[in-house]
Amino acid sequence: MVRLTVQRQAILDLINRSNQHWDAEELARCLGENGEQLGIATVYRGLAALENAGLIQSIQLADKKRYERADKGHHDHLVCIKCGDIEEFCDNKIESRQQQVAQDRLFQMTGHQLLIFGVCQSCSNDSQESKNL
Amino acid sequence: MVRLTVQRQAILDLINRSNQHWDAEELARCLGENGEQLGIATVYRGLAALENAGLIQSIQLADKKRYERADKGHHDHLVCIKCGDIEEFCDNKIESRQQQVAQDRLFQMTGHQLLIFGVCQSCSNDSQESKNL
DNA sequence: CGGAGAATGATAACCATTATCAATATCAAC
DNA sequence: GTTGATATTGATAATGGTTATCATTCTCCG
Repeated sequence: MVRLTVQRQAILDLINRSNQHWDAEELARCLGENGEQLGIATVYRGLAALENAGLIQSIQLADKKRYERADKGHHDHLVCIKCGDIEEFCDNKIESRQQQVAQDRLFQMTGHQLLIFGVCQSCSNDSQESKNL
Repeated sequence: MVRLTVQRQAILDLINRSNQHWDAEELARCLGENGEQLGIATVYRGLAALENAGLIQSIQLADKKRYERADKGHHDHLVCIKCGDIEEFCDNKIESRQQQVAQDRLFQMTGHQLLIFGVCQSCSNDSQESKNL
């Protein structure tokens, strides 16, 4: 049996109150600054438990896992390779296509992750400026 | 200037001769068994250099990076959550849709990675059998 | 040949995450 | 409320993939 303890509630609240993609470290730090100091292991376990329960969701980046609210439903991500910023987008057409592919292969799809890498608008502007110096 | 040394050639050859998705460890072991013993750091650096040069390509899984031939061009992957097996598939429709999305967002797309998680046919059959015991 | 730049290999370091374990909290049944 | 079974916590050690360090070796151009 899984318990929704005060520690886990604190994690869940913080994530639900924001639109960020948190990693465990950031979350622990932010909670600490708000008087909710948790052991880092507790944060990791809490995140895993909450994700398992479907209360939060995550994306697996190259270096670390990042967690976000689940109440926005599934979506995909644009990851800026310069600043690391993460934008979100939904596209039903991509999704239905994925399911089609999986079905055709007799593959029982349980989930998916689409990351699009590139340079975000803001970073793109920055490098534009530096060229004009 | 980047050099294509004998060590890197050995890595490249092995990858090009196979259709596997190698991790660094596996590659080093296999090379060792074939009389081409490389330091593990050399393998990592070689893989990075080869990928950089576009001679091989990689996918980033949760735990580790896996490398494969580049001459098949870009494609996406079905990852079995039971046995870890990786199947490949191409779908131009998904691809063009991704580019559309990136363009709409003024996001300069440089690449993408689509992983579809699920249970492969073979694992699916296995669990079917165990039910009938 | 000589020398600059690149690569190698052994190994230490790094860093996100998980395992361990004793202490504590929670909940259900009495 | 007490008890007991089970789950969680937190400090910390351990894990595992990957990168950094650095002395040595290789490669290639002049």
